[in-house]
Amino acid sequence: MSCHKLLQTAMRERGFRMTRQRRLVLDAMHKFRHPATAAEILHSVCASDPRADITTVYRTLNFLEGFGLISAYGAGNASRRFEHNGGDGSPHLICRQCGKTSEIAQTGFKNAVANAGRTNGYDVQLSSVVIPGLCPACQRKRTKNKS
Amino acid sequence: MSCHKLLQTAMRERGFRMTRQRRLVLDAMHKFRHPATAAEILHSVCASDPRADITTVYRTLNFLEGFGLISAYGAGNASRRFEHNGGDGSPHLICRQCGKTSEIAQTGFKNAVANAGRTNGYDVQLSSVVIPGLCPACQRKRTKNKS
DNA sequence: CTCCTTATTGCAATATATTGCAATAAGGAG
DNA sequence: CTCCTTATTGCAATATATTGCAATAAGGAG
Repeated sequence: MSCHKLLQTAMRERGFRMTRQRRLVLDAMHKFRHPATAAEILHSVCASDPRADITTVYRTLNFLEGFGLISAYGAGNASRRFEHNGGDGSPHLICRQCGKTSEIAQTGFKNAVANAGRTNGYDVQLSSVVIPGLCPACQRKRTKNKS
Repeated sequence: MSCHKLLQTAMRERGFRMTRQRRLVLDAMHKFRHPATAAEILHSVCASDPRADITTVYRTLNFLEGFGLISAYGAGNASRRFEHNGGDGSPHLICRQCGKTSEIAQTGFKNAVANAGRTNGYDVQLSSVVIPGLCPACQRKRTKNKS
């Protein structure tokens, strides 16, 4: 893949190495349309390399995040989720209980975020905006447990 | 404490109970000026009740967050931190570089968040909304470093 | 290609956080 | 106050994420 070659060059220039595992994690992330958990990514990587290890997945994800290639979302109880950058750049809602994410498509919301950032002088990346909440399913569970 | 009594009433109305442990956790959080980790809060609670358990601290913190009394900040690799709400329940901008926070006062933004949540069926706690970005100072630093 | 340096991996140990479930206790009813 | 329902607790087990370190392999030098 040409994109891997370009990336490899960029990494080398900074003293990093493009390894088989990093390629596999990147490939796996391209397959997911929604932010994925480390476990999901591991599962996908295992299809190509059964020896893949969760430790390496976590380290690779943290590395790629620092390198600016992916974004990480954390919310409450849910596991962290990772998403490949460069897509639509839409903000998301994330359930702090089960980790389910939903894209926020409303232009009004995007404008409000941009405006809030501008007003306070902050440079905000819309794609990294994650609003924590409780998804419909988890709201029902909570109500049920209470009764 | 009168504030505990008021809170107790509010909880009862929703079918929850004001317990010794919840009181202790709330008291502990009032002592911290900066967001505290669960371990720090446990340590503080243990001063009053050596039998306190980290499980209960976590559950209480999550409960209080859902109740809107405290906010939880998940910051990348670091442990989550919890902070007592000033009562306003405003969303914040947070600098991903230096951690500086700024309150988002605009009603338009709050409405947009509420609307995005409602449209997707999510129950969103406005006080736990944190928008990551780069504060003005860090934007200047970044420009300087780049050259 | 072979040799060499050292970034990266994979395992095991550890840290951080949540869940299942029996025991406890909050608080309403009498 | 006593009785009763059930929310909450505390323990143990489990899930999620990171760290230490020896083994491996990326990739530059010859």
